[in-house]
Amino acid sequence: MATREDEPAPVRGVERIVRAAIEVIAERGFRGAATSEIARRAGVAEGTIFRHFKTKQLLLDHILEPFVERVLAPIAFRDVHRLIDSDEPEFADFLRVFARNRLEVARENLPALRIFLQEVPLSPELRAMVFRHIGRHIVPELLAVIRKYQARGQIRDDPPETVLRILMSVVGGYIVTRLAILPEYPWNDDLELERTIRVVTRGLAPD
Amino acid sequence: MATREDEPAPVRGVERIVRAAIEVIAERGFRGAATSEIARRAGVAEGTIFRHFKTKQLLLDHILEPFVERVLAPIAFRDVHRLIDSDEPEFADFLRVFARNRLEVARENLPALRIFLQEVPLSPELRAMVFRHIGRHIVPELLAVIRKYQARGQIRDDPPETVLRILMSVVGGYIVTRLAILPEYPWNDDLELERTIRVVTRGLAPD
DNA sequence: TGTCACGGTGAGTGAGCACTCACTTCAGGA
DNA sequence: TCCTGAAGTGAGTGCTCACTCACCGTGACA
Repeated sequence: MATREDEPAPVRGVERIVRAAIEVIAERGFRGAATSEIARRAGVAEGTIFRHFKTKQLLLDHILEPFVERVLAPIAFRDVHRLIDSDEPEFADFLRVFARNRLEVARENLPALRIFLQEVPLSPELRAMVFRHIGRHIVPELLAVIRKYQARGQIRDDPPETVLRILMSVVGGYIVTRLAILPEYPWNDDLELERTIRVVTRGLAPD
Repeated sequence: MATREDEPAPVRGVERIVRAAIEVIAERGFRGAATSEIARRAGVAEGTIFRHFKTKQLLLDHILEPFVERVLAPIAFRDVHRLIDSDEPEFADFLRVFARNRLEVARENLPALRIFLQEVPLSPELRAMVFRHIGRHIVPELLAVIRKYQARGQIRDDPPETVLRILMSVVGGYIVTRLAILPEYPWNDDLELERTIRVVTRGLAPD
């Protein structure tokens, strides 16, 4: 008999509210998401939301803060360090691991990512938070990785910032196309990523 | 004496309202932009807005429709045709003209572009409009251009769709970095674009 | 069994919003 | 000079929304 044992236990209380909020905000935007609608979808009374979160803004913070902490920060602290430490011999290997990892993280956090991208242009605090994480940690770490492969003669001597921009554009472009623009298309991720990696690797190879 | 002769004549009426609306909506998002605030910045009474636009939504449409028509459609009808017809001998030349043109168009329409990107995930009608323009015209035209350079042996035989995705990612990535993420950085557009074009051209070159 | 704390409830409230309408101003034509 | 219609005005209206509060049910513990 098909049991539901391995599914997560029915969610209740705060977690129900947070999940419903992520749903509604992702659909309608933060301003467009009414707390009454969030309550309805969470199956709780509207007052219950405000028992747990003093204001709607704090509910948004509660959604975005762990997103920034768990999704952006790990790039700097867990994954990038792991990638640097793993020290792939070939630049192409590094790129493959990096791209797959980013695609996976984006896929797992898609609704929160949507909300995040909606709010970034509207919220200076959020932008500051991102600059703290990305600007201070991720970017320098990734630049170091690029310099390493440059020192090994696997990447041409363009400025590392330029190289990084191209890498992020291509990986980001794939993720956006894959998850947002054409999610229904029957993608073969391995094949597409290999083709993409080959183009980038050749393009960045020294003469 | 410094006159203001070459500046546009003081804007009034509908145009004032539209400009103020673009400003406020770009800052606060569509829902966050109060018509009272738009009226205040336009220097008109709130009622005046509704004399010209039956609803706030129609004001948004009035901002976005010409954006889609004038900014997206021209890629298909004016610029892409011009690019195809101009028939640059080298793929790198095509890419250069294309990237510069896109950067220019994005720069000139930055506030409207911001609003557009804010609204796309929230509005199915807008997405449909985009698919009509981009999907039916721009994408096929650009694929044809790519096939042309493939036939000339200047681009490797990866699927044109993959090539297009990579091109759009790199050009889009530069535009986003340039205009949204680090607009204050002292960019040397020619230099950055040349480096980028070189990487892409080499990456896509046949063996 | 009485008491207490805690999570939950939902009608109610005030603020802010999109939108209306009765009125004013003014340019142009008869 | 008067009439007309278009453009503009801003106080007013009703609705939606975030947020409050007095109350409820339950389980733990004396």
